[in-house]
Amino acid sequence: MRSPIDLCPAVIQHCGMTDSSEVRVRFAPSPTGFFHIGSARTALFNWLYARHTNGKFVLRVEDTDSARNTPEALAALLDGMRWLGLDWDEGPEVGGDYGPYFQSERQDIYAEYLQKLLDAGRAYEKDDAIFFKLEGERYVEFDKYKNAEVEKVRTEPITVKDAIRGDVTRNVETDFVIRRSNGDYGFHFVNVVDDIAMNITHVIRGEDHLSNTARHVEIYQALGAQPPVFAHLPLILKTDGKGKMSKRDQGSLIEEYVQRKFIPEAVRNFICLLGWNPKDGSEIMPIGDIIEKFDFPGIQKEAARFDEKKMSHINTEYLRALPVETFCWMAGPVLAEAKVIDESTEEDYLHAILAISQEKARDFEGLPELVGPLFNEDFAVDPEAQKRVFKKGEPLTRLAELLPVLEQVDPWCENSLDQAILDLAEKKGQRKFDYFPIARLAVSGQAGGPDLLALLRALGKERVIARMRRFADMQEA
RNA sequence: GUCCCCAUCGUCUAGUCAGGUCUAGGACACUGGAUUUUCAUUCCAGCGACCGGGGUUCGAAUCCCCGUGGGGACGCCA
Repeated sequence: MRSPIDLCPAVIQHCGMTDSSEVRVRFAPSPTGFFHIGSARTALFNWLYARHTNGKFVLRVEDTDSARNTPEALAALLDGMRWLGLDWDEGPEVGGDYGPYFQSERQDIYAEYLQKLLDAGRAYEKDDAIFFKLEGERYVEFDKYKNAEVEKVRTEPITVKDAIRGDVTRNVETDFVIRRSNGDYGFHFVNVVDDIAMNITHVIRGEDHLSNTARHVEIYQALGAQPPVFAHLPLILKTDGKGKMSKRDQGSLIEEYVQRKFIPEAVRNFICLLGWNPKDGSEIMPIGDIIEKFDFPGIQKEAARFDEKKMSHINTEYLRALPVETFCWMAGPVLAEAKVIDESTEEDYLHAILAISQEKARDFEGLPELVGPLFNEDFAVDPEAQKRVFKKGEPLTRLAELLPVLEQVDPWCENSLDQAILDLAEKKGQRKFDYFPIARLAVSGQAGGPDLLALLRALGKERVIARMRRFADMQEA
């Protein structure tokens, strides 16, 4: 079975050599059971940068919070990554030279680095926890935010080199916990230690981490390590209202797009555009082109508002551009799930209907409703459609005239159907198109849909005649 | 409260670094028109923005300052 994601041809095979200049990026999620669009974007941008530079994309699982991190949560994350076509070069299931790739299995490494800090006098124990010790003159100040007296340190300002924002200078002014009193290591510490130990060269993450980065740089310096290049991505804001997008917002979870049958490439293309653009105006493009064009200068500084309409538009564009075979291959399961088709549905008929419906479809979510009547001989007639068709002319007379003519059509193809209706119209002094709306309504119960002649052809003579008779009988009753 | 980041159509953005080619370009959405048997197709058109105030300059969307607005961080969460 083929994956819906086209594994991009533009990805050049990585040469196995370890080059000191090789880019190594990582995505370090904490599996919570959901794959948030913001996390997905961070993963995607790291992946793009790795592929663009022919570097390595590392997946490291920050599962230090044992209460929240379950196997199911991990599976949800990995499934989401795969759905978006984001393959990792090192990490769970694939291994690598810098493992283990679960933080829960890296305790020895943390202990080792902690000892280095302790030995250097840059960490101390207090209240059973271990704190990172800043260097500088100490003083006590009342902190309004914490509403308490706090010990502060006059430190040298830290300048963070950020590939998107330039130099960002900030002071860290309080010692902070690197190992909690329960023995767990804190985020700032493990994050930096892992990045050092895994030889990470570029840290690409959300802007919400920017303020924390000065702390991270303090740790790098205390450990005598060279900080990586940072790249802080703009946040994704709610469609309307205040603040960044959260789990509860419509459209914020990748799972939602999976359920709603969005095309993964379309979702991925849309997420690429959330805070990045190629500067040449192109929006919908193959992933190979995106990889080629992706780089830090194209990344936006300002937070972007999420727009579901644009997401849908891109999805529709992808759907229409699908090769008809792929469209059918993807539509089958959707229709089966919606009980529009089952094992008894003829393969050829299904294919014929889908082939003429693709250009009318907007998304897979709405496909069952669009083609449902074509697979159900007891389809309901849409009252609105009926009202419109019966507004003018004598549709029932036209239908009665049409039926015997259609019975004689041979071969059953668009050309002869067209010709037969044309001849009939001429004979009766009507226009050809006086027959079209009622024919469509009679065979599908709808006022719109695929091209009528193509639809009649696809339905086949037997179905068309039967459906028209049934419709005519219903009108008499 | 303190610190940090940011600021172009309703939304996503191009242009800002290297000031003039910008009466500010594109996309989504919206509105109108054309075509079509229908339509959720296609085509065309319209609507619509440089946050405010100072400064520098012959010239500012672009550089500087001050406001204002938006976002973020300040956990023994990650």
